[in-house]
Amino acid sequence: MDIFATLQEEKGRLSQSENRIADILLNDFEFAVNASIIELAGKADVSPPTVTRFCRRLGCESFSDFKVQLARTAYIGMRYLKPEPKSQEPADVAQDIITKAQNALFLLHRSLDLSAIEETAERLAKAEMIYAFGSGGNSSMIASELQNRLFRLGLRITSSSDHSMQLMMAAAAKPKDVLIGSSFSGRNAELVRAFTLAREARVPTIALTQSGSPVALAADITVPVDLPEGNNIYRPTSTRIAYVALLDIIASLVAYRVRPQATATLRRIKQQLVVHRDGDDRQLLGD
Amino acid sequence: MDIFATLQEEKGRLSQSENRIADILLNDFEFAVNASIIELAGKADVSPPTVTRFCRRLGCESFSDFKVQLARTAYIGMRYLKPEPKSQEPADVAQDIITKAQNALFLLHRSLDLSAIEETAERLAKAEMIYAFGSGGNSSMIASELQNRLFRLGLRITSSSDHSMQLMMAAAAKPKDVLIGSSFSGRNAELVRAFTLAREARVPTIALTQSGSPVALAADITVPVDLPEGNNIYRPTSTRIAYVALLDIIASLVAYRVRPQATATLRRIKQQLVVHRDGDDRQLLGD
DNA sequence: ACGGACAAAGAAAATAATTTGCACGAAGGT
DNA sequence: ACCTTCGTGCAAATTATTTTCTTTGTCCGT
Repeated sequence: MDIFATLQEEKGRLSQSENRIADILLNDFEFAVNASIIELAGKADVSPPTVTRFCRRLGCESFSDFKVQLARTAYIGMRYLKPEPKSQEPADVAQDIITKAQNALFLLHRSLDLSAIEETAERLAKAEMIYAFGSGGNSSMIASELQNRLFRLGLRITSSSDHSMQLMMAAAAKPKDVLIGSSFSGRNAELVRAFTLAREARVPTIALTQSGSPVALAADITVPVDLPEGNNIYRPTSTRIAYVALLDIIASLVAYRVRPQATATLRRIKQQLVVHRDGDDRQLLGD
Repeated sequence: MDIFATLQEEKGRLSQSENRIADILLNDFEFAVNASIIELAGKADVSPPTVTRFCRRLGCESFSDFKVQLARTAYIGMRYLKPEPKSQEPADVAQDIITKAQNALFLLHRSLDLSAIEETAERLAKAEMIYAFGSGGNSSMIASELQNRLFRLGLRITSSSDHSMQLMMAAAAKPKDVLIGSSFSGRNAELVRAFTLAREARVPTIALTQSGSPVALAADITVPVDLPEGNNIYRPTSTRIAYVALLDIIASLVAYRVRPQATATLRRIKQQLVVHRDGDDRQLLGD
């Protein structure tokens, strides 16, 4: 549990003075991590003991414990408050993207719906056949990634980014299969159509998408991914990184559920690679 | 610049006592971030003033400044020392994957070769046609991601994960084109062949791969990605996340170089999406 | 309206942590 | 052999933090 999460929870119950301290944390974070208790108290117009009490309230041992926790969490969590990169220099652009990506992961972690994920893993592991759908570049990448990750575990899976194919496949799917689809925006009408078709045929449907969106509403199970997109049109896509990580989580959980089968399959894949390439078995499972 | 990097640099010049302090930071980090100067000094068998001096040497104002910096950097940077996830519970698996992903980004950032990246962006922006190659699931994802990111900027690009096609395309490419290929392992012999073929025809080649590997050696420019893979065979792939981030960096830099063209293209793509879908223009550029 | 109970917050005192100034001793150069 | 420089610890001074005690204000019941 990190401090900002705790702060969120306690928010309502804070007193005036404590709220002023909280405001400083949120608005002038850089100051807060570097300040001494006296400086922080001064800025918030409260006395040092009040700051100590505030820290205790947030579950910290002492002020210094609080500062450490703050610095740890915030390095990642608070960066989204920062504006666009300072320049177009490679170093700045790189820093900006890495930071945004780490932040996307941080936000994903905080908002993960673990029970939906577990349910998803369960269904995928037991499915007789999996259809993974996604379109539009980003989600189509997710769909094929899903295939890439799951076929290695010995599961039967195909992916498609083609709307017509998706509809036909949805129509062909059977109740023991699973249809899983991704949509960053949640507004992929064709995917909604495929989901609806599948549900009519009692084929279970899983959506990786924004909660409350049309796609989410059309699916049996939704693994929500609700991240604020940056507003630079040139790279709207640290979200992709969060999706890829989510895929990893799901794939890992599936792997644990089908372990014996998976190990055997992986061994065969590896063997094939070694024979096919240069005999060096240090290489990854799939380049 | 983070503390551990500075520590690395100063390492040789440290005195005995200072080295003992450094050891504690490296080996018992958890203790170090939480300790007071007295506790830390005690454990290192030095006096508190020595610790203060040590902090100054590392570029910090004071001990407390040092602690803040330490806590900030280390939250991400030191996690790779941690072992495998505690259990197969969704929460633990999720935490493990998120942490590994963040760490991969951290390591990527630290090891980025910015000049190679800049050169790559420059070449891509000026290319008359771009061929993006990658195979084996992971790298094929990178290749099609590259296409996904760059066509939006108005660049001419195609991607292929098919070895035979790659060879034919390499043979068809012209000197003003660019061939860019990805290989996580650096041991994709077919990609090496494609690169060699292209170089013979004076087509510039760029590799995203492990430095020093066969693929790297076969390319004109290498953007090195050297990350230690985790050893859990079920998910060897936080590296993918680093590659995706690297792609974002490259794509952003390319975008800045072709800005007017890119803006126009993006506008047309967006318009097409709005018309094609439900008229709601809040959606992303490509789902 | 008054008084008691309680919570919030500050003042002052006590404690603890950190830094500074100084002196000593060892290593290395002249 | 002597001087210089550097690293170090000790003790004092400074500063930061916490504890304790007190005040203030608010809510409730009489």
